Amino acid sequence: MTEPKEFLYPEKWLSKASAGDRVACELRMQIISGLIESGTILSENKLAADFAVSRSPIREALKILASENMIRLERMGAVVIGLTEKEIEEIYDVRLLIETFVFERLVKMDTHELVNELSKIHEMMKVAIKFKDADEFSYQDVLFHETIIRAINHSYMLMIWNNLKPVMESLILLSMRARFKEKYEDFTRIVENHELYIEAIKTRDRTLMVRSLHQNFDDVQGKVEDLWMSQQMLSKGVELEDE
Amino acid sequence: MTEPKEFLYPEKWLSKASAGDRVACELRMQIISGLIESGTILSENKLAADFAVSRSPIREALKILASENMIRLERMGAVVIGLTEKEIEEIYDVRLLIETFVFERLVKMDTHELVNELSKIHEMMKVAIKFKDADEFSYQDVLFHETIIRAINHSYMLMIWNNLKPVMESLILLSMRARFKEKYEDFTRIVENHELYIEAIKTRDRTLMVRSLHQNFDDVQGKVEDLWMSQQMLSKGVELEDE
DNA sequence: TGAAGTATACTTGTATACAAGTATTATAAC
DNA sequence: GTTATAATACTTGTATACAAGTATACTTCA
Repeated sequence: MTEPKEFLYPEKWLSKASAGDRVACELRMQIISGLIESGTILSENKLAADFAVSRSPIREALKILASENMIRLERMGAVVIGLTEKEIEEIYDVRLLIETFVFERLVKMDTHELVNELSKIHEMMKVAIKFKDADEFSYQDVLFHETIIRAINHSYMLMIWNNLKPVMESLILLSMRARFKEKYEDFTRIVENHELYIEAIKTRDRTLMVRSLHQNFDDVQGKVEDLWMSQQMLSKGVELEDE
Repeated sequence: MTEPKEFLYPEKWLSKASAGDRVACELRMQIISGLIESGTILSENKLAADFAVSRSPIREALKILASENMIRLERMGAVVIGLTEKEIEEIYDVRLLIETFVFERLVKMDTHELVNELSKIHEMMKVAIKFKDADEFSYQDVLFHETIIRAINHSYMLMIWNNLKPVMESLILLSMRARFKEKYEDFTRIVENHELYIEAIKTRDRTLMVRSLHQNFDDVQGKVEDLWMSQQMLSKGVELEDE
């Protein structure tokens, strides 16, 4: 009846991760995908039983998720916050804020090496699309933006990114998995947009950069829709399994 | 010979804190004040012995400090990063970024209540100065900025703030303690600047806001100097104790 | 003397135990 | 039936134990 648990988070990304990290990643995916509804109260002991680990890694995971605003640690139990449309927009506010700042630094730097790296990632993304590998595509997409941020060597911008990254990653993963199934044609636009971004950095063209960022931002609505879509797909799957 | 340990972090701020939080706060102060030099390798076991607690709260503290960029968790031992002038400037980059964003939201909102709250805090600050209470002044200063950020109800901006806050707090604490001793006259300017900030919010005056933020930013140099001053004061104290 | 391997003393991550505190529920008194 | 009190079943935070891994230092052999 109950098969060995299937995980939402790509297991190959967890090769060297601790049990705590694994739990955090999986819980995050379950929260963002809506599998765990917001408002749910998580208990350390129950989670420990569910994931078949002790309370130590669970505690670690809950601390991580709390710092990402996924849950709220209260006196008794951890309350799931999750992502509403408002929160997703907020995440993109932050991304916009960071990347605008980063671009202003980049225009004062030598970006040859960065552009080269980004081009490589860009190629990788195209391959991932060709082979319909949503997880790989997501990985490269996240890496693309992280690479840009790392380029300016700003430890506190990186700190913000590190806080935002896990949620972004999960969001992108879920969104891309849904799109690969239902809106494959979207990827042409996404790839073009990344091309635009590289071009903006190469030519130090603020206007182009703003346009590309904006276009990316407009994708938010898409992402939100995909998320709901992905949530429905998942809940359908669960229902089918239950039968 | 060795007296009961004296802590840098105000103990009354820790009334309800766990052992892990206490350790994190104290270590943070020691790192930022330069008492623990950057490059130092911290061992869980040694820290546990020093603070007379078990490894559990120490682990918690190290995780917290790592997420704040105070230390870097490596395979063996936690390496202290600390704050150079570069990092302090970076922190202010982030504060500038956040508060500019927040202001843009504020001008579209009803700020009556906020202005009222800020005025209260402002009065508190003046009292703290009058009674030469550096810790209380720092508390109100941090609260001032947190109140502004909270006003726009943006969970991810708040997340960034929460990440930045502990370091800012320590920085301000050390700086203010030094100034109360050596540059008491500075506080006139600081108070005026906060007044300007409130006025900018009340009148929705972008120019004023930028000016006030900038002035605050110019204080950074001062803060850095105070930090080095505070470090010297502390190390002198240690030397004297050692004799 | 130098290189290779082994021992040891550390490290982290996880499990488990326990104390102290807090909701919930059941019971008893009115 | 309602309220007050007590029992219980949870919760968190901390301590401790242990397994597995890694750097350091030491020994042994060439």
